[in-house]
Amino acid sequence: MTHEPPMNLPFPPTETPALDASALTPAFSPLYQQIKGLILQSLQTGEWKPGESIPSEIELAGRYRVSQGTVRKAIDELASDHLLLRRQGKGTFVATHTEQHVQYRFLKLVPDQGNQNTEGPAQRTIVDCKRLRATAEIARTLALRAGDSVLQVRRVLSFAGIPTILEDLWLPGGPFKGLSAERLTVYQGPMYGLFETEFGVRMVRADEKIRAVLPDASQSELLQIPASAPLLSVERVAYTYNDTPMELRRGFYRTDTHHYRNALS
Amino acid sequence: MTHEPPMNLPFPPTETPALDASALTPAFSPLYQQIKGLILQSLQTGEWKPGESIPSEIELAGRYRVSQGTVRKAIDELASDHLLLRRQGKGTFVATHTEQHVQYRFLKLVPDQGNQNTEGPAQRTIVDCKRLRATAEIARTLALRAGDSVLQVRRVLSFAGIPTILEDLWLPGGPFKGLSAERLTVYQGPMYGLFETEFGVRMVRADEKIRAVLPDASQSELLQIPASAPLLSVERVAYTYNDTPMELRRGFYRTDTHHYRNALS
DNA sequence: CAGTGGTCTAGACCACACT
DNA sequence: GTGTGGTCTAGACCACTGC
Repeated sequence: MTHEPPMNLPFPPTETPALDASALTPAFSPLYQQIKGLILQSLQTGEWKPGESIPSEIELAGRYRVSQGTVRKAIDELASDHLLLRRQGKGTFVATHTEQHVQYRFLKLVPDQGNQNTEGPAQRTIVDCKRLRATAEIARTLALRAGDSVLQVRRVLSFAGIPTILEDLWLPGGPFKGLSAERLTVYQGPMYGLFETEFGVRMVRADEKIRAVLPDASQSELLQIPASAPLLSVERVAYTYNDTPMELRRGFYRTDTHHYRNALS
Repeated sequence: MTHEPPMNLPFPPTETPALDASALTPAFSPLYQQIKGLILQSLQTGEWKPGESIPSEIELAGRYRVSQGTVRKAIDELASDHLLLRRQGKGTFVATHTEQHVQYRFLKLVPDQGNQNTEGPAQRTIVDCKRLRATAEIARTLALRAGDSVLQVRRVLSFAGIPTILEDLWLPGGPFKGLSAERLTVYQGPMYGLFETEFGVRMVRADEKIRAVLPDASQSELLQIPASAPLLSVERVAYTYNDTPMELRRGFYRTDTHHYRNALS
């Protein structure tokens, strides 16, 4: 909409640190990183919404008063972070969790046979969904204060009729005001898609801690497995822009018919 | 050493597909991809060995008769694949598994407390190391023929005196001729470092399949855990250049004090 | 056809490491 | 200072998409 104020010129005659000239580290920041920051800002503020196209490289170059190549390098990095999606001949788009090809981007459980991600959509059952006060641990993980309102959800995912994943998740009450079991049940597609379209919360990255555990009583019942059958415990913290934690999720995966796939490089 | 034969000129007057003009897809390949392929070749053939520096961008641009920017883009991709390592002011180096900072690059198990990768080096114990004939399954995974010679190794890694990882691994007999329990015991540092320096085999990427399992008798004994204690089963296939499988490794991780860390993006 | 992203070039200059 | 990788620019042209 409005153009940004004029930036620091690229390499002005006298070297001008962008900010805080007295910092311990010179904190030299390449132009394209600054552009990346500006684009990131426009993504955060919702100037460009998930699924929409952003202005063309040439247009952005004009707006930011830099060359197309510099904008290009900024977009390159954002695209490799999966925040943007480039499509030759069409434009650059704000990435979404609701695309066909990358559905369940954060779910790495795949069936032992069959190459499809989860061979067909999962049956989702919301077991529980309630508001409560954050424990100290939940509060710490979600960067809240103990006692703040959080939403707790428990659900089961089944593949081919077999309950395979049990998930407990905790969401900060503020951003997810209005989320209910009803909404979760009605919505089709990945939960992170719902978060984007209904609550404007886009999950950007996540960390997972994986362990082997034995189920407790409720887990073995919901997953219909004996108490001695080991489960994969997957504890995930998902972050939105600015490394803000927005979800704590504890998943319990049956790995008798599926496995967690990870590519190392 | 010797210069490459002259390449296809960039965008020659008449469009010249690199190869196989009758392919279904036009198979247009950008120049920098072709350069990437040539550099990859020099890495495979050992013209530039792990740890050594490769020629400067300007020199490579001259050798391949392209601009520095094109070489740069090729190197960029190889660096992001961790095949090369750029160091400003010094040069570009062939990546290694023996660097301090990325030691145990493929090992994602970290202690629950303490941020260090494995807080200090692990104690390694070779339990077994013998040559045998490949089973059908091993042969398939390693792209061998059933009955071909393979090396089988079993070892235990302990952290702070606690046996934490039990690994069974299978290596093709040919490339690893001369590998013995003795060598494995004597060598300090990551096993993949030994593979590089002693056998010229550089692991480039790997796929892992992770499950929760219960230990068998020998596993619970070696890891000093009860038979009911679940373990993380990590089945890894590691590849060298050209997607050639070079190792099958089955790891069993205790996750009572450690966890498998994975970053999603 | 026009508009978009993708590739390639040539040249200038900056930041870093070594000597 | 010299040589390396890192950034930035300007311009040309290619490849893909859709009107």
